[in-house]
Amino acid sequence: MNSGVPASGAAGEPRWLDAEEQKAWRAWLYSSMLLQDRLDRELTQETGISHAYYEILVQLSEAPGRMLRMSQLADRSLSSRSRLSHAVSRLEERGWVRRQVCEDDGRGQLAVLTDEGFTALEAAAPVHVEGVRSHLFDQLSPEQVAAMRSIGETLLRHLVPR
Amino acid sequence: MNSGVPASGAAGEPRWLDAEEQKAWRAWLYSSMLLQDRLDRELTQETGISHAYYEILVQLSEAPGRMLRMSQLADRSLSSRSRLSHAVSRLEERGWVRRQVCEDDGRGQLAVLTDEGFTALEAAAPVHVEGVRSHLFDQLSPEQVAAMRSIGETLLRHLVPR
DNA sequence: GCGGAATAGTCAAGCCTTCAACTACGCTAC
DNA sequence: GTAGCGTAGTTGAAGGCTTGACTATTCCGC
Repeated sequence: MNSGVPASGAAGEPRWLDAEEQKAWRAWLYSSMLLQDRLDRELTQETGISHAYYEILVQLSEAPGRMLRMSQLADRSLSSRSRLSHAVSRLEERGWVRRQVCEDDGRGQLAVLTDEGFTALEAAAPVHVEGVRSHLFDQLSPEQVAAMRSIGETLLRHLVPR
Repeated sequence: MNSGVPASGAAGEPRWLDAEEQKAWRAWLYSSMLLQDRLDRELTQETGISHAYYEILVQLSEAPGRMLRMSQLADRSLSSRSRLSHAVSRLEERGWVRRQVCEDDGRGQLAVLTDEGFTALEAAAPVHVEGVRSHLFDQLSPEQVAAMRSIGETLLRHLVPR
């Protein structure tokens, strides 16, 4: 531990960003914020489904039996337990998801995608994919797409626990 | 208009993502969400300043006279007018920002960074820069950093109005 | 079995963001 | 000068998210 790098917030001269690093950081930050915002807005406007809800529905649709434990669903949709619990309640009100007690574990709940939910997802998917294509893939060269993936995977290895 | 590409949400076979594109898209999306979340949490925990507020303070500190029109500040901090107005009110309560009527334009307001605000920013900056360095630059090769910048700038040209 | 620790999920309070008015001022033309 | 329109910024209500507390259940060691 503590091999030269100070613990975050600890003393030691800050390793400031130089001008080039600043530009790289800002370009990355702003572009990812704006892209996420744009995709979320377009999806919400045209389908009534926010990107967060869309992710939940996608994860359920890809799971065996179209159902997942609440905590697994939370992990896969990058959501906290609490946030997911609220979100599923709202999706339940729309009739797109239904809760079901878990056989194996009395503590657990299963979130199950209903047929109505699957239909709603099918309707939203083309809008989502068109957004990703037009605002992301259509803008980048094949080399940039490859680099984007490599950067993303590198960062994920660092950021994802375990 | 309508040169072969359907207007968003319109008919026409969706241009689905293939498996490689899926992986690139997911890697990018998840890594950027997780990184922003991580930086925001660390900054908030260690300094009491969220990343959104930090951005506002940075923009003010870099402006001439450490002041900006509300709408310019909103644009630069990727914030809606309304959101910024609320945020400035809370920063005012902390004594870090102060509102001032604009001489040239009676409709306008200037947000001015106070000395206390500047001091708070100075205290938070090392924490922020250490986060960006350790979670981003330390993880990537120089080639990846260059690619990240090029991708970000390409996307910004597409996403930013004007 | 049984007591304590860990896990799954929910809930309430408070903060943040969005949306849709709304006020106030400036600009232009008549 | 004043009507009409556009711009700058604020406000309040509604809903989403986070935090921390809380319940219920399971796991583990004895």
